[in-house]
Amino acid sequence: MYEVLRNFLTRQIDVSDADLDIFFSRLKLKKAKRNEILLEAGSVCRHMYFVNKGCLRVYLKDINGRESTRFLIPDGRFGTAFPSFILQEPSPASIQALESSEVFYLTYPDFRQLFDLLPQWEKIYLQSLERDYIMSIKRIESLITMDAKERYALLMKNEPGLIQRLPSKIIADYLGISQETLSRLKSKI
Amino acid sequence: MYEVLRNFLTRQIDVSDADLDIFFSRLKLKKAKRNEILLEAGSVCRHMYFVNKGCLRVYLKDINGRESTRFLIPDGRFGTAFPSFILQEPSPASIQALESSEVFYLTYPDFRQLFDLLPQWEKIYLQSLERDYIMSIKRIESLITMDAKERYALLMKNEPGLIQRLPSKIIADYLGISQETLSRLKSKI
DNA sequence: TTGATTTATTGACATTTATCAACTTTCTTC
DNA sequence: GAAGAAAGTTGATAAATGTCAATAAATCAA
Repeated sequence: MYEVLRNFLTRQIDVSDADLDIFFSRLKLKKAKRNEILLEAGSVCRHMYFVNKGCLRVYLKDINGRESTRFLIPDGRFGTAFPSFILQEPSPASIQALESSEVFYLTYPDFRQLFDLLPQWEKIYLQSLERDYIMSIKRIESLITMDAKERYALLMKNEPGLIQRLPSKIIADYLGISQETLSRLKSKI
Repeated sequence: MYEVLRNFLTRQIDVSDADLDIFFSRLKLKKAKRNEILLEAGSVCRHMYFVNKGCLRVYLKDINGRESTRFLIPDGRFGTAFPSFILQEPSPASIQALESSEVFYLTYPDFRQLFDLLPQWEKIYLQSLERDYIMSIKRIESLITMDAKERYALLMKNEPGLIQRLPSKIIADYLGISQETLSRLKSKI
């Protein structure tokens, strides 16, 4: 049941099975249907998710109803509406399941408690954070230095699976371009 | 001498003076002239900086010589070419002093050693990382949801001091727009 | 200070991307 | 499998932004 997660956790840090069990015992399981909302914009994000199957997205909706995708969280990764979760303040972003998904989640109190319960947790979290931060830096760089076509080519290189799996509308949101522009540049490659 | 840094460190975490001294003893001081390069693109970033006075920028240069600013590090903050420093691999980005600056720095080995020497260091680093990551998420959101004018207004709101202090060429790079566009939208506000 | 260099502004024009609308295709749900 | 809904495509046009060039202003170094 925890295979994907176990792999994720032990890939970089040495954790005993006993410690893993402490961690697993704190997790709750949620099955989300396609398009189901896990976090409504405006409320405080109380969960950190690990996507076991499926895919989540963290997205923003502007006054005109236009959506943009802040992050995609495919299976095998942790994710949450990070600023809201860490600061425990209302989130401008929502979280939605893009596919029928199976996610484990940790409540905020459990997340904090794990630092005391599990000596390795700090390291696991730290490395995960470093990795996510590095990814966000690269995304910023792509946004300030590349045009739409280059950004799409980069995403195709880094996440070819996602592009196939997800509606291109979502991919466009993620790239920060319109659906029409994406459609056009796909036909030109 | 360490006042700015001491404030930064003790603002959120409780650290004893003895512990602070351990930390300070690892720091080296560097005075950099305006425009001096602290890290050349292509080499591995060996230092994490704390800017005591002045301002650094982490920037990229493309094949046509066009520059874009990945990050600005004003006085009172930590910063480095993060992916390169953490992974100890060559950096696509350079680091430059934008003003005559005074920076403390930590070498990579010392940075790693601090985790063992100073029990509080992990927490300090973790919180600093969370803050930086949150800032980068907000920057991504601004890049995918806002136009140039809105991004400039946001920067003006968040970092009014920087806009006054730094050449608008750099501000434009940071916003991901051309110098001319920035000049035009400034005259329209 | 002065001349030289860098930076900022402005105009004309090109390019990229967005927007709106019509239409087609694909997916969902019963 | 059919009807309806959602997503994708394509065209026409508009808006935002980039590029290049000329000039003005500011800054720097001697």
